[in-house]
Amino acid sequence: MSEDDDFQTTPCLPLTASLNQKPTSRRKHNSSPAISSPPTFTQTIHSAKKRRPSPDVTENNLAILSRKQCKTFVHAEAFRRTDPDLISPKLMDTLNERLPSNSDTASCNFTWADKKVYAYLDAVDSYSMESRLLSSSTGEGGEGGCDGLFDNEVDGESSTQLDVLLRLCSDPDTDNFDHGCLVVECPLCGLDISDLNDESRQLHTNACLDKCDTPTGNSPHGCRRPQILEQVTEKSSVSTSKQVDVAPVIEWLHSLGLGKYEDTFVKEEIDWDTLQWLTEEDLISIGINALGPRRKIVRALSEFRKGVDQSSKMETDDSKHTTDRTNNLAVNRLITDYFAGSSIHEKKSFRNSRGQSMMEKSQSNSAPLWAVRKKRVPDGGTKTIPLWCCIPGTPFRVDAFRYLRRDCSHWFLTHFHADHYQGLTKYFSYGKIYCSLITAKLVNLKIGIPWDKLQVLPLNQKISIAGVDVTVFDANHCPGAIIILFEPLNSKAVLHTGDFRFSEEMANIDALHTCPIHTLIIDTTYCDPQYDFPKQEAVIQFVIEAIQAESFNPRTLFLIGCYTIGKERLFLEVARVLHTKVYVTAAKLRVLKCLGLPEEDMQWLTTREQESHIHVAPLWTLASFKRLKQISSQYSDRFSLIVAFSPTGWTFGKGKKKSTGRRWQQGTIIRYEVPYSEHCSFTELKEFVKFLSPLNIIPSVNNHEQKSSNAMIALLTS
DNA sequence: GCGATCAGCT
DNA sequence: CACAGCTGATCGC
Repeated sequence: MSEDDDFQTTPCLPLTASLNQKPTSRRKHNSSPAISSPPTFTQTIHSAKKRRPSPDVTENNLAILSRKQCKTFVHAEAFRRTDPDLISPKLMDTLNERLPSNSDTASCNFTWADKKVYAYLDAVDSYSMESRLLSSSTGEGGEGGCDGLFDNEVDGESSTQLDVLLRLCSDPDTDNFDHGCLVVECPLCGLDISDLNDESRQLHTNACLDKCDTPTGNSPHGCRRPQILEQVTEKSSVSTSKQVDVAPVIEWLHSLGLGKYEDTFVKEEIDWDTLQWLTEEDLISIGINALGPRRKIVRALSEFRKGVDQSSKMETDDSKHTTDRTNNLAVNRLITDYFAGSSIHEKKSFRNSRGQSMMEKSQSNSAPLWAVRKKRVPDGGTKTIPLWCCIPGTPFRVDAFRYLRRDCSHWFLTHFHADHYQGLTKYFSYGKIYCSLITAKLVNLKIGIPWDKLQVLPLNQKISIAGVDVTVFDANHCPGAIIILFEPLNSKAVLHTGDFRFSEEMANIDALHTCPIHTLIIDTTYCDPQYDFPKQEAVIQFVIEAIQAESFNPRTLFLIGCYTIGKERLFLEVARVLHTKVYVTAAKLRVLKCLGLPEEDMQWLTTREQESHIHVAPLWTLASFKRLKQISSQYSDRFSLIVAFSPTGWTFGKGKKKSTGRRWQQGTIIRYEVPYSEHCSFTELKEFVKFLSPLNIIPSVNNHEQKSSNAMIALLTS
């Protein structure tokens, strides 16, 4: 039996079964990865990899196909291949030029999703889509060794075909074309799933996969449209409709005895999402001027926010809930139960063993039902939000995913370090996450946050978010780290540094000279005069010289510590200066590829460990001699000496000798502690505060009590 | 068994 | 101690 035959005989399961049951023996027989419920996107891709949309459709006859066939091919092909989930800036630029883009430049999520399709296509083949797109747009050959393959593999027509493809996909005169956005169709049933988010698309595709039967004559993909799919489609059409769903809001309004404002809410298209962040000013602006009803609504919203802290079990009925939208409706109905006078369902409060209430009943608007029902939702609602996570004069939170609440829909993430994104999971449904492109890529790659929840903030460009001017600058911390300047309407500018290290470039930022800072929220990690460590350059030089000095033994393995991201500069400089490749694991390379490092840096990396005697390793593995001894024993046949470098500012702590590095040795293991820091030294902190002269300072680290906060502020301003 | 949270550790 | 992030215990589903 061929793979396709095998696939086609996959038994029809109800969608709920595919979501909630253990893998079927058929899937196991397919040698797909074991699929627990629900299947992941990767699993979907693995399954979809086995089929093409139509035996007649190939890359070489795209030009003669209808637009729909063409797009179906593209999307199916994207699913069929392994997910790289990445798109290079250069390809992005080309696509931006050549594909119709969303007119709102601040909101690239929809076009991103579609452009990712091309990135998928690009990923596997060495004669890449990227090289073809680039070559067809610039008139040059593809890059980096692709040319030959490209020329050999595809004749001169190929770029023309891609032009045709792009034109077909962006033809505004055809159905499904929506404001310049590409249409995403299910590769199996051809249904337009553009408006569904990634998870819903995945669910939809899985439903199709589960339902695929023996090809039936007319069906272009050999996929019989099953009954359950009709249900999904029907429900989906509700969610994909351009009309705003105000029904739950109206229901809620009536429960407050304020039904007479129904028309106003309908006219203003206030759906459940909007309701949650409605302010009193908003109510006035939409004409609810009378004090009584206004206060009633404000009170009810406030009760609702408190209600989020309480917990209650969600009633579920698997058979009735198959899509986001149905999930949404179910959840929405229950949300109204929080309000006085509308209780239908019994509220059950429960606490976990640590005495924390569980927000089991999520108000998720986008998490699939299984996520809402099965996953524990972080209990952000009960914790007090620290001062340094809130931006005065704005409705924004920064690095506050530990304190998730429905009263906020704008969540900024300064950089991708665990202590800043803690609490963020792929089921995040509290609005938008604002961050740099690098951070967005990492959040998508490592946590699985879909692109439609991520808003990329361009560096050095002022943009308006919820009426607040926001500008972000490079923080000189880890790659993708930003400092954020908020300029609210009250003119009291707030600068949030996230984690940062003051640099010359930062001192040259115009906006920081021209905009008086009212409140400075500052990274006070090393806010103590004892931390007066050297510049990074000096430490890098020290490490290079140490490696040279220890290299007399050719059987020496050098280990350089790093975080998931961070400290890259150290090992890249070592490689560059010593003209030696450094070894990184494949996983580490995937992360490094998100960082947009220049090719001259990337060329020093290798994933073949035998190619290098300088290895990059997680910092924690170098923290103790015990660990290092384990590593040493693994390499005993190749290396007789291990020299490890632990780069951290803590090296410079109390009572420690002030130098660019300290050397420790136990037998054949040498460990250097070097004060390579990506945070400001105390001196730099003071310089930065002097440079900005802010009216208020809010320390963001070691600020657990007023006393320590005051002490730090005194140190910084003295 | 999976995923999330937390304490403890480096 | 922190940094940043791992391990292992525990919990709910």
